[in-house]
Amino acid sequence: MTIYDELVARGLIAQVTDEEEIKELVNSGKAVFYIGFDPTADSLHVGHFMALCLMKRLQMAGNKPIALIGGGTAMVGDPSGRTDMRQMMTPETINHNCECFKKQMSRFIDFSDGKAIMINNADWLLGLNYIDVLRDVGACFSVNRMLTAECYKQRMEKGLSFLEFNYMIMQSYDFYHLYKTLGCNMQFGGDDQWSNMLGGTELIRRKLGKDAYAMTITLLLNSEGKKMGKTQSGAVWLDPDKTSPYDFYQYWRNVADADVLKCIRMLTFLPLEEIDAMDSWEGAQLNRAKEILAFELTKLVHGEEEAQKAEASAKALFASGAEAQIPTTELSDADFIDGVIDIGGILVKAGLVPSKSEARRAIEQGGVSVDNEKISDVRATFTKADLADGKVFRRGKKNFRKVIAK
RNA sequence: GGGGGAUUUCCCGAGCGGCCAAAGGGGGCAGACUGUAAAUCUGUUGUCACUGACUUCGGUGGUCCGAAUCCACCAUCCCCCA
Repeated sequence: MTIYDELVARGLIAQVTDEEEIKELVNSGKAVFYIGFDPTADSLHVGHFMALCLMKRLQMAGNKPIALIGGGTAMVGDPSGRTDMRQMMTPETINHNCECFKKQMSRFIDFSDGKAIMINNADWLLGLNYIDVLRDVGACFSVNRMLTAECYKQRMEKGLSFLEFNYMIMQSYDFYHLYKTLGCNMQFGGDDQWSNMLGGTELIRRKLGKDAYAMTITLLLNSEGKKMGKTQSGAVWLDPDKTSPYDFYQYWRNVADADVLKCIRMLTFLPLEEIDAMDSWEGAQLNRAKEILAFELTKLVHGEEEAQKAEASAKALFASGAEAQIPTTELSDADFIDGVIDIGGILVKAGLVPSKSEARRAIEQGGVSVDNEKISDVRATFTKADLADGKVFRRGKKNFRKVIAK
C-alpha cells in the first residue's frame, strides 16, 4: 500500500489542491513539505501531535519535512476558527514557547543529518519592511477575495482587526519563502488552515508562475462535533508536567465508543489490518479497544515505560482498588491543626476538589471514599497517625489521590 | 468626528431600589443504571468558621435606611452616520 493510500485509509486527509500531483510526489518521496506550528503555548498538544505523526509518516516514506515554528506569525495571531481576538503575546513569551516546541518536536521527528529541517519564520518575517512587503506581495492579494475566505467568516460579525487580517499574508509569505529557499513544494496543516494555505499556493503561482500544493489534515472531532484533545480544564498537553502520563492515558481510555476506532486509525501507527479487525468489535469489547488506544498513544508520547505504569495504575484502581502507582500528595505538620485535618482540607490539598464547599457537596452526595470506604460525615477528621501509611482518597469514579503524612 | 446600544456568576441569558448569591438554558461535578462508553433519570453548581456570615453583577465615586437595579465620570465592545 502506498503512503498516500494509507493516509486516505486512515481518514487523515481532508482537502487537497491537486490529488494526482500530490499522490505522485508523496509516493515517490519527492515532496519537500512544511507544517507550521504557532507557539501559542509552552507545550504542544494533541492537535499538534497529529501533524507530527503525519510528518513522521511522510518522512518514513522518504519525503523531507520542514517543521516551521511560527515565531513570526505568532506576533500577528491567527484569527482562524476564533470568535474573538487572540491575546497578543509578548516577544519574550513567544521566544520561550518556541524553545519548548523545539525540544518536544525533536523527540518525535528525526532531525539528524538533514533528514528534516526545523526553522523559525521569525528569521525572515521580523526583518520585513512594510512598504516593501506591500509592493512585493500585497499587490498579489485581493481584499475582496480574502474577505470571502472561510477563516474570516466568523469574524465578520464580531470584528476583525487589521493585524489579524494580515495573518493570511504572513503565512502565504512563509510558503513562498520556503519554496524559493528550500524548494518546499507542499504545505500541510489543520483543516482550519485551508484558506491560509491556498493563499500560499496562489502567491507562488503569481510571483513565480510555479505550482505548489497544499493538503489539510482532518480535524479530530468527537461524535458530538467538538475538537478532541480538550477538556474543561484546557488542552491535553504532551508535556508530562502539564498533563501527567496517567491523565493522558485516562483521557484516551475514556473516549466515547463512537470515537475509538477513528482515534486509533488516525493517531496510532498500528497496522491497518489490525485496526480493521477491531471494526467489528462492539459492546464491552470496545473497552479493550480503548485500552489499546490509550496505551499506544501514551507510549508514543511518553514512552513505553510510562505507558505501562499508567496502564497498571488504571487497572489496579478500577479493577480492585488495590495499591497502585497513583499521584501522591504529602501533608506536612503545618496541615494539621491540633493534630488533625478535616476531610475537606485533605481533598483540597490533594487537588481532588477546588474548594472546601465543593468537598462538602461531593461528600454529601456520596461521591467521596477513603480506601474504598464511603465517607458520609462531612466533618470527618484524620490524625497524623491515620495517614502515616497513606490512604487513597477518591472523588467520583475516576479521581484518585494517595495522601500520606510525613 | 457625530448619534445610539451594550457590559450580570464557567458560557449564553433574565433581573421590579428591599423577598438577589441573583430566573432559565448550556456546560461541569456527583449519584442511580452501565462497560472507566453513550443515552436516561436525580441531585448539585460563589466562598467560608454553612440553619449563619462574607465577597460578587466592567471600573471609580455618589444618592438612599438599603443598589446588579438610580446618578456622575472612566474603560472596553458593537451598530448607524461621516
